[in-house]
Amino acid sequence: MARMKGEQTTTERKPQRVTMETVGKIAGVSQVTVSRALSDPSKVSAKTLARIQDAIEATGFVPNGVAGALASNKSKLITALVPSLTNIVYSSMIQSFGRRMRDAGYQLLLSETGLDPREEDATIAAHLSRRPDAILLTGVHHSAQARRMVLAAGIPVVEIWEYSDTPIDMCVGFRHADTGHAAAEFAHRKGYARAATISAGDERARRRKAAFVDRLQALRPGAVPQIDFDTHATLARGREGLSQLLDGHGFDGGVIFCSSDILANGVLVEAQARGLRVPQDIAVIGFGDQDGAAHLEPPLTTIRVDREAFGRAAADILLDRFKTGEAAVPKVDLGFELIARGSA
Amino acid sequence: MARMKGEQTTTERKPQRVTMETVGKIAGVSQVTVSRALSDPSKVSAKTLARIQDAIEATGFVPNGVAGALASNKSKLITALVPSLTNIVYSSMIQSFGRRMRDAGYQLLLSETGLDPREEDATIAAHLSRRPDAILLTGVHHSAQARRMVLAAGIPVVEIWEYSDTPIDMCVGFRHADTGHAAAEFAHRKGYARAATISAGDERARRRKAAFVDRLQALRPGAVPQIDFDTHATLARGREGLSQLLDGHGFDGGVIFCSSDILANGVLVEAQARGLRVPQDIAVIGFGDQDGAAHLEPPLTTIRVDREAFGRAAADILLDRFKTGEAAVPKVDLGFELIARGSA
DNA sequence: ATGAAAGCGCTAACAT
DNA sequence: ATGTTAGCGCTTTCAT
Repeated sequence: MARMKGEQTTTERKPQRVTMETVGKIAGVSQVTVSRALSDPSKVSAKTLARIQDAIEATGFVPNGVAGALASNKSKLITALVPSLTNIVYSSMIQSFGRRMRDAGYQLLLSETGLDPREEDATIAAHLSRRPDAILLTGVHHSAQARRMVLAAGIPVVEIWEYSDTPIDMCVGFRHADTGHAAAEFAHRKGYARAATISAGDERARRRKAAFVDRLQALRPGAVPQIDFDTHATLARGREGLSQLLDGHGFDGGVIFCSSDILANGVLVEAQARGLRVPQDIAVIGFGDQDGAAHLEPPLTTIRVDREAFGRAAADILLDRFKTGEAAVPKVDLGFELIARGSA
Repeated sequence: MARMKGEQTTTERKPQRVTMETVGKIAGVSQVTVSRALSDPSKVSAKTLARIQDAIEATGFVPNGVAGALASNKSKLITALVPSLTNIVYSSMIQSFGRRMRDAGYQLLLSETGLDPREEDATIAAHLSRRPDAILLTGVHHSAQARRMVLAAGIPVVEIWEYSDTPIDMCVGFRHADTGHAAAEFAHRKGYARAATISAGDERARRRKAAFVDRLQALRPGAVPQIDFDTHATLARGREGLSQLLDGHGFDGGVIFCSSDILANGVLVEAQARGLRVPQDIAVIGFGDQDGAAHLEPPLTTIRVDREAFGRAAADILLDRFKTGEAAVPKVDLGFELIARGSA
C-alpha cells in the first residue's frame, strides 16, 4: 500500500499515552488532584472524585508506576532470586510468598540463578537497579560482593529456604544438615545393615547427604556408597542411581537416602522394574514430601518441609518490617519432620 | 541508648544513594558522560572511561533503572502472566523464555493468575503500570477489557501455550482440541472397547477432554464416563479418578484419557495398588510428557508438547519484533506429538 | 479541597 | 569527546 512521506497508518501510530495531566484536563482539575484521587480518595471531594473516575474510564488511563516510583522512591516491587523456576521446592515457596505480597500490593520480579553461585552477583545487580522495596534470596551463602550490594541498597533482605544464625538481614528456613542427621538416626534405629546415598548437584542437597553419611558412620562404622549427580534431580537420575549402586558399587540392598523425592521416586520405579521388594530389599528415604510422595507404592518415607509456610513467613516478616521499620523476629527456623511411611 | 534530637545512629542512617552525578564528580566529568560510559563506552575516551570505572567501583554505584526507564521510555522489562507458578507446564515455558530474554538484557515480572480468568484483568493493569516493553499472556482467551488494555499500551503482546488464527498480536502454541482428536483416533485404532476421561479444572484441559470424547463418539458410539475435577491436577486426584471410575461409574476396564501426566501417573499407581494390569486391564493416555513419563512402569503413552520450544519461540519472535519493528511470523503453531509407549 | 513549584535520576537532543 | 538543556510523569512540600 502506497503512503505518503510522514503519513502514518492507524496500525502504526503509537497510542498517545494518557497521563494524569490528560485525565485532569478532562475532569477539569489539576494533575495533582488526579494523583490524590488515586492515592488517597478521601482528600478529594466526592464530585471531583466522580469526574476524575469518569475521565479515567473514558481514557483508559493506567498510572505510570515508573514515574511514581522515581518520585516517591517506593517501587512496590519485590525482587526474588531462585535457583530454578521449575523445581517445585522453589516454585511453591515463591507461589505462597508472591500471593501474600500481591495481596499487600507488591509485585514480583523473579530471576533464576541456576546451580552456579557466581551467576548470582550479576543478577542481584540487575535487580537492584529496579530499586525494589526488598529482595528475597535463596539460601544463606552469598558472595561478599552480593552481601555488600544488597546491604548498600538499604532495603530489607530475606534469605529463605535455609536457616542461619547470622543472616544478612532476615531469614526463614531450616537447618539442612539436621535433616541428614535425622535420616541417619532413623535408618540406624530401623536397623538397616547397609546404606547408600543418591544426591543431585546442588550445594544444599550435598550438605544434607554429607550429614547423613557423617551421622550414620558415627553411629556404626561401615562404608556408604554415594552417587552424586552434578545436575538437577530427575526421575531418570533416580533410576540410574539405583542401577549404579546395584551394578557398580556392590550395593546389594539396604537403605538409600535421596536428596529429593523425585530421585527417590526413580529408585522406587527401578526397584519395581527389577522385581526388588521395597522396603525389604531396598529401602528408600526421600526429601521434600512432594506431591504424590504419600501416594506412591509403597508410600515414600521422606523429610517434610512446609515450603508454603516458608513463603508465607517470609512475606509476613517483610510486611511487618515495612510497617514497623524493624522486624521483631528476623530469624525464623521452621524446622522439618521425618515422615515414616512404607518405603523405609 | 540516649541520643540527641536529629542525630542518627550509624545503623539507622539510610545509605546515601550514589547517582551518576556523584560518580561524575569523583571522576571529574559531568553526569552525562557517566551515562554515556555505561550505555556506549565507545563514545568516551579511554582515560575518562577508566576514571569513571574507578569511581563506580569505589562508590558501589548501581544505576537507577527506574529513572532510566522513565527518561527513555524503555524499561527492559517483560511482564508475564501464567495460571500457576508450580505447574511444570508453565514454569518450564517461562524458564526457557526467561533465559533467552535475560540473555538479551530483559528481566521478567511474573504473576500468577490462577484458574479464574477474571483475576487476569486486574493483574494486567498492575503489570502495565510498570511500563513493560512487552507482555506475555498464557492462552488466547482474554476479556475484552484485557485486550483493550494491552492494545492501548502499544507494546508487543505474545500469547503462549495456545494457537489462534486471531491472536491479539502474536502467538506461539498448539491447537488443544487437536490433541484430544489425536488421542481418540489412537484409542480407536488400538481397538479399546471402552473409554473414559479424567480432567483437571482448567479450561484448556476441559477442551482437550471434550475433543477426545467428541471424536471418539464420532468414530464409534458409546458412553464415555468423565471425571472432572475443578482443582489443579495432582497424583492423588489421578488415583481418586480411577477409583471413582471403577467403583462409581461401572467402568470395568478400557482406556483412560487424562488431561495431564500427573493424573495419568496417579491412575498407574492406583491400578498397581489394585493389582490391575496396564495396559491389558486399564490403558492410560496422558498429556504433557512430563519428567519421568518415559520412566514409569509401564512407560506412559502421552501427548508431547515441547514447552521449552514454546518459550524460546516466544522470545525469538519478540526479540525480532524489537529489532525490526514488525514480526515476520507472528503466529506460530508448534504442534504436538502422540508418543505411544507401554501404557496404552 | 485544590493548586503551583520543585525535583526524583536518568536519557535525548543539541551544542561545542 | 564532552557538556548544557530539557524533559519523562509522577509525588512531595508548601500555599491558598
